[in-house]
Amino acid sequence: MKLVEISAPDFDLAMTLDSGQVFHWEKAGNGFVGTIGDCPVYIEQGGNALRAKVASASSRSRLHPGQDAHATITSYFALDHPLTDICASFPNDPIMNEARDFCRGLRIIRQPKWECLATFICSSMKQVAHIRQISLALRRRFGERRQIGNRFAYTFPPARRIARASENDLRECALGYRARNLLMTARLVSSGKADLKAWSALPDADLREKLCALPGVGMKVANCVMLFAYERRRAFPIDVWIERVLKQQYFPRRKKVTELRLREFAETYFGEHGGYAQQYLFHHARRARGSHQVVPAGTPRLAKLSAPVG
DNA sequence: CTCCAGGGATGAT
DNA sequence: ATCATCCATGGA
Repeated sequence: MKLVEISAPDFDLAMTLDSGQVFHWEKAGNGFVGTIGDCPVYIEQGGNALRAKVASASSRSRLHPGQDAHATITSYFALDHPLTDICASFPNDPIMNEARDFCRGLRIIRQPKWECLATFICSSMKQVAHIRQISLALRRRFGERRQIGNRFAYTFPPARRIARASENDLRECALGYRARNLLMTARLVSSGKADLKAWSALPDADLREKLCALPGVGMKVANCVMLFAYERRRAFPIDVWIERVLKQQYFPRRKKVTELRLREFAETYFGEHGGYAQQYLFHHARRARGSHQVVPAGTPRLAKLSAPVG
């Protein structure tokens, strides 16, 4: 297998793929197999270099001219993002500094819009591990199998394919009550009543309003789609993890902090790359040592003051 | 077994 | 405007 080599300083492939923004990449050998759009991809990292193979989108079509493997990888993994500047824009406080250090090399990738929207509609009240399972089930049932090296990857089914499935078909992919929402939104997108591409031109507030009008899309999912698929780096999704972090770290010993209050704080406090800050806080909360421990309500964790155990 | 998860929609205060 | 409840499913 011929691999294209791509320089990728300040990038951590494994951490980026594990950070809960994309759910279909699977370990394969020294790297990962997945899809970028309809192209099957193998990619591995060694130091500051990526080695990748990007096959054509289908067996009978070639890559779009000018969109070679290098450009595809660079765009998808956002290797052009000025990560140093972005991290420097984060607020200077103990938990943010800890997250920034822990998540060095984590980038917010550019996902296809429909794929991102559909996946996050399926994400509500689901653990990351199960979202991966749902994503795989949808791909295997409604997507198309592509070969990459000696392995296979499945494309994410287009909206028109989901739209002509039955709710029961979708439920068989372990979607539960989310099946109806995904089906209804797929129909809106497929029919053109919801034009995801055209919405790129809208300002943040209007884009958020359009997304929230879709079945199964509320403030949190809308912000995920804005951040991961529309390059809106201020979008700040607040899920149960981030809600805990915000309340414990920034509103210690306050009995009730309203959702609106949290959103207003997040918008103003984390700055122009708030979405990145949010992703770093999220990944740090989920993966850093000890961060999974349950902290009693009203007991703020004082970062770096507790003695390390062991 | 219980508890919880990258929530959203709906209806009652 | 805030609050309560329900919605399916499976990992931990």
